[in-house]
Amino acid sequence: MFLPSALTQESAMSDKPRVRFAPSPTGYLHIGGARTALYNWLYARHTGGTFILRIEDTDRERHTPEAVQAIIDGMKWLGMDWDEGPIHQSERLARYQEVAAELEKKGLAYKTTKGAEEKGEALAFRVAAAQEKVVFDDQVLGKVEFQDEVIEDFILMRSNGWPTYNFSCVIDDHDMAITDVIRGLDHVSNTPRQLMIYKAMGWETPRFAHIPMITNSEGKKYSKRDGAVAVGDYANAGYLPEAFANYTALLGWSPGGDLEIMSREVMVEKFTLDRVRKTASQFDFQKLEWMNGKYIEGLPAAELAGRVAPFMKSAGLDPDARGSEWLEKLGQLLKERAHTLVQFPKLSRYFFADDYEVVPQAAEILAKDTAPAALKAALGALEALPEAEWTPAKLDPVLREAAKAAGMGFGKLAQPVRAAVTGTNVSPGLFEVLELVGKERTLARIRRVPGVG
RNA sequence: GACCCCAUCGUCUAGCCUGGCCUAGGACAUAGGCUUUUCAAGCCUAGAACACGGGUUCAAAUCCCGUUGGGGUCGCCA
Repeated sequence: MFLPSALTQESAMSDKPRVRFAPSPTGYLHIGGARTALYNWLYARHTGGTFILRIEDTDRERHTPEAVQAIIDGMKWLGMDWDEGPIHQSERLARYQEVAAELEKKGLAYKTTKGAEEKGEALAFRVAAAQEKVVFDDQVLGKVEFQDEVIEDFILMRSNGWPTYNFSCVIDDHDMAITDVIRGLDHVSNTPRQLMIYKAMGWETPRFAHIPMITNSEGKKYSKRDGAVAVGDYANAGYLPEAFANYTALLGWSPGGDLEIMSREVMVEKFTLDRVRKTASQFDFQKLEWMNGKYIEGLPAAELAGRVAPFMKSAGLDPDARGSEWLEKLGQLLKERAHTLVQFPKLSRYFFADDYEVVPQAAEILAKDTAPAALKAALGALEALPEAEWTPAKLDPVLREAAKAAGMGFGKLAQPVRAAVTGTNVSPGLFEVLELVGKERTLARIRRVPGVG
């Protein structure tokens, strides 16, 4: 039976890009890796292609199951999914041996003990035979050209029997039918060697796209000492994955125009490799934090409350203590002031408990001669307000009236009340704060100020 | 050192491919102001860049060459 439509579909499908993220499990998913993964993922989703996760664990000493898990966790946190994998190179040894044998048989590779640290023979690739100028067309860099004399014979199979990166990488990219290799710029210099292997095997080469480095404030490759490097650190510090991904994507790529904050969908729609820059970019914590704040503000109340809750818990506050509606209101109150999730518990201890700290500035306000009078005026007005009317809408006129009656500007009354109830001179709007602290606690806190009760 | 890559405000970038609309736009940060119960947010304003030198052209941030500067890689790591 002839099925033209199925055939058409099939061949259309084979044109779809296949990309991979191939981290080495050395401990965690770091910023650079996260962005490389993201670009691959975005590219796959934009083109309707396939995204593959491959674990490059051919180095016997450096890989652990925990490290693999950390990478998977990091990717999931960032909202990435993959269509194939994770494929572990450590499970494909037989295939690497097979290709090695073929190259040796062709005379393109040879056994050697040269440069050996340990006993045993390694298999080296014979560059001399294939030597010529290497040129490739990079999707980000454009034409990249290497002089012909610079590359020397290199090791394919180590004397311990395992393949080296350049070898296993090529075999896997070929076997997995990878069409586009999107990786960090630090891999450019590996490309000529890899190209030689493709040629030696008679394999079609993928397209390459080398994306620029992420640097520290000194313009050097970003590393541990420059600040948080693992994506897990950002999760713990209260960054939203969508904000982190958005910010990171913008390090080296832009959708054009003035667009910065964009949904995942828009990012997928807009992402193309030809808009990736060639220049390294510095990781700017301030801008990340600003963007995170924007994302926090944009979260629906219930969603925000849900994200904040775990951070409350780990700070020793019970997010469920006053009910979900209360927690949502609290979130709304603090969201414009918090740039990260960890700041929520820091800004809200006095809503939960009486053991909050009193900052010097607040103590100062309460120690002023004028404080008791202001507090007494407020206290009288607040005592008279029924519990059922303990809302910002009612508290507002009541307190303003009290200030007027006492012959003072509202600010003169508000600051002492704020200091008495929150222990700080800085808080969200007073009426909203009083509402959430509750009538009973508010009154008690005002009464206990010396000279008032 | 060799090889490779890069070069727009302090930072992220738009513009560059397809020269003219660029007295170079936006964002973060900074400074000042407005608003105001404090803070935050918001709004307004300011300063702030085409690395340098040649060339091509009527015209160059945009194209070419050089210089300088920066980065990456030089492993039986990835």
